Amino acid sequence: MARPRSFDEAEVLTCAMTTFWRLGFDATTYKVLEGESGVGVRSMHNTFGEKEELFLKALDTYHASVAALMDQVFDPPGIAAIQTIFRGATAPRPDGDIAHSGCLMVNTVFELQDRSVEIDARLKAYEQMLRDRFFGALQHDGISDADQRAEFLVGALWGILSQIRLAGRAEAGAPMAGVIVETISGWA
Amino acid sequence: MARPRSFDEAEVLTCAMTTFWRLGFDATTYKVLEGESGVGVRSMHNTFGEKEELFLKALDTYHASVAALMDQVFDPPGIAAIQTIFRGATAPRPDGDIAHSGCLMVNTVFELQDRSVEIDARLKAYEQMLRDRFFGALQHDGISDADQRAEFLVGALWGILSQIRLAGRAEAGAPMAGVIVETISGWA
DNA sequence: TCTGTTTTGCAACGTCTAATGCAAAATAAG
DNA sequence: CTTATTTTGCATTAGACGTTGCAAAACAGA
Repeated sequence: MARPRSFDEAEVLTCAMTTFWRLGFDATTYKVLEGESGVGVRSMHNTFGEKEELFLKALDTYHASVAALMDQVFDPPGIAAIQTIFRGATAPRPDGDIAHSGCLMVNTVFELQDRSVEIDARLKAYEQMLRDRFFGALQHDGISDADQRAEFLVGALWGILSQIRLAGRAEAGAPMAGVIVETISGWA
Repeated sequence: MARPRSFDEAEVLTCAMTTFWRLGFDATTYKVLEGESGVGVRSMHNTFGEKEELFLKALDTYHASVAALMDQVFDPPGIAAIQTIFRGATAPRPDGDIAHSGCLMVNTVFELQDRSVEIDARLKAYEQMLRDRFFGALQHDGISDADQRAEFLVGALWGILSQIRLAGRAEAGAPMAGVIVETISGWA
């Protein structure tokens, strides 16, 4: 018995996520966000709280979506799944594809390090999630030094995402991904 | 026959560089810079121009200092020199060491992508400088696929620096560096 | 139609920042 | 000492941002 909302909450949250992803936290002002989603500043505050809360929700959305993707790729777990991840991250994409912006979490590491414990916790949780997937896959195939190599793969993925971010193209990480795929094959 | 400067220009520039390195561009306000160097805002403007010009000079200083270090390490060039780079970047450091902040250039990629062509040019030039060193060393030792592998090494180094930045400790990149050193040995 | 509740748009506030104008201060040459 | 020149400190300006108060708008039920 009240005025209904004029927008879909999940949809706007996804829009905010991709905008943070492309532009970063500071450059994503409410004015920009209003232009992207069509939702006014006042309504966003009502719905999501202040800007940092909205950002945390965007991080959670990102984490969940990547984890869901990983669930598919790592079924079954194994080095082939790992290679799929690296090939997929550097596959050519159409212009304007969000994948050309790298990874929201990696971007955030550099922009908002030490800003708040909530953000830091999410960054480390995300890194841990990746490490766990790689570790499980390596162990599943009986690869030795699985823990150190899982750590290596996380770092390698982050390096690729850095190259992508600098070049603005997902293919910029392809040479490195190629060596990674080859190196992994040598472990079997 | 005029009032002399009360500070050393090169010294203040180095101070600005390390501050940008630790805190990033935006967080390094003139107030912070005044606290770090003891030089007033007005004098900085007189000496270095506006903030972005100061930042460009800081990037140049960084590039030059890293290049000088590389000159030493890559004499003679070879895979041993490459391994020295990776081991050095992840060697334990005392608390507060600037190396725990990763790499100024990598940090800048994430914070100031697409802000100005001057910045972009310096980022790409730095990446190119690294690639050239690695490529030369690989070729010197007769390693095959030197171009692709040099690209890989640049990306790997950036990944390590990302891990360092997230953890705030240089040793956080050690596991990955270990695998890299081992992998390089397999190329010979 | 009337009423109660939530959303929405507008405007304003307070804060922070880079940048600048201006006058006092500091120096070295004459 | 005087003077010309540069540096320095202070205060101010202009602009951007997140946030909030307030009143009008939009709806669902009685």
